[in-house]
Amino acid sequence: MFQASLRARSDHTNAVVTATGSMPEVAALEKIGTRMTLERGKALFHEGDPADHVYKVVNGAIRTSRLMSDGRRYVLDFLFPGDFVGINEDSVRTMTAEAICETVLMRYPRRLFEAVVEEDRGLGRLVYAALCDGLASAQDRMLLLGRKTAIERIASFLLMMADRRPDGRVELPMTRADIADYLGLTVETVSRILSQLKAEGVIAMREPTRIVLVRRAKLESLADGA
Amino acid sequence: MFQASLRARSDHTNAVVTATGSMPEVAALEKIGTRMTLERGKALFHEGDPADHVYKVVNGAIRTSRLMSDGRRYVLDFLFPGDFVGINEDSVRTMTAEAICETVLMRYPRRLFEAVVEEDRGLGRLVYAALCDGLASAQDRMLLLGRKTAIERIASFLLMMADRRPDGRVELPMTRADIADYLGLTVETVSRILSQLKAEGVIAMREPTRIVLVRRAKLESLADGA
DNA sequence: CGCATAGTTGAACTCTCTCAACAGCCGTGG
DNA sequence: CCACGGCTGTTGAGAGAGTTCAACTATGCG
Repeated sequence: MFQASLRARSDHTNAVVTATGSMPEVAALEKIGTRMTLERGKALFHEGDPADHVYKVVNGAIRTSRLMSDGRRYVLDFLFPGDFVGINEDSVRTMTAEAICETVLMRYPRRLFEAVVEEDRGLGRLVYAALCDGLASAQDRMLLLGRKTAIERIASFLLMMADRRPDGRVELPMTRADIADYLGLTVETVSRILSQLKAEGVIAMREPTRIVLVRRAKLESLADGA
Repeated sequence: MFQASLRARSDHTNAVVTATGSMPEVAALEKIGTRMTLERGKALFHEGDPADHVYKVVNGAIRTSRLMSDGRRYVLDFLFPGDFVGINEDSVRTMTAEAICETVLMRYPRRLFEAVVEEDRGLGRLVYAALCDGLASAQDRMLLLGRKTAIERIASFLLMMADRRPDGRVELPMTRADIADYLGLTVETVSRILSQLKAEGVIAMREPTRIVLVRRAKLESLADGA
């Protein structure tokens, strides 16, 4: 009955959404959940597996992806603390979920999770909002993939990642290959364009995983095509 | 609270979903709906408009799209009879919806629509399933846009369109430009590849809008990369 | 009949990919 | 402690898929 990994954030419904961790409705959830840890690179589940659990990222980061028969990969999403994984999957997984770094998750049996959601209006709305949010960001990405140039994609990506962390600093726990597969580019192009942005002084990058948005306005205009 | 146009089909929940038109829960909806007609090319709403109605396509076809500041367009979806339009929009439209041919719609005030959905479990599930379905197809399209070649995209598109009509015949009410903007290609490429498929005997095409899938199996292997 | 719009086809160009080499980092083990 | 191999990231050069520009055809509508 479900299909994607979800993210509950502030845009829809209201502020309640972001505060998941401390909301009363979560109590009902926590009762049925168990904590688990996943090492970097380990899979939470694979395409084709039975979808009998729902997860929430507590710490770390998850990457969801799909594989084509010839090995081409597409990264559907990166999930960070607070995001749900595996909600909205049908009975069978349509994607693979792997930890891109040491990751802590809460794991809920799907039946129970759905029962709780069914009972609890507030949680139901939360899940619904997460679903809407997922759809909205999927649409943003379709525009990105369908019509944006490589520079525009990278700029958009950096801004998206920056939105999750308030200051200008961006942590990129994923590899260049992950970024490439997320943006529909190749590793080389990602690397080249990051270097170019660095050379132009738009971003700073001492280590490959740590980026600082130096000229955010410039990035924003680049993201939109300028 | 909403963001996209939705489509309720059979995959999720159950067969009930496809039979929308004849379901009991729809009675409640029809009470609050009014019928309307839209000429070819006319807009149902524009990006930025207040989102105070939800629509259902009765007849014809709707195209939803987004525009970038420099005029690049991306077509989010084509909506056909039975599909909902404008569900899951926030208070402001994030996309433009236009009729690609003479189109009949049912129009429901959003407040009332949401109230009915809130009341009616069955309808709620229907909307929820539609949302899941929209997300699933958005994910398919991200893979398509991110990793498929032009031929693979066209083949996938033709198969998608064919799935809506049982026989091998495909009606394409949209222009080549619409298809191009939907698949992240240019008009010329779409045209060229359709010609190529025709020359190879994979499809037949007497008029640009009518296509017959002659060798469906071939198309299917093309769609996946073979 | 003539103009506007949609579709097709050709040729040149370009952005991104592919292939290849190299650099940097890290953990393992001698 | 350093050498080594493996993995990730960077950079260069050449190739190619799809775009851009342009001309032409077909279709429909006044």
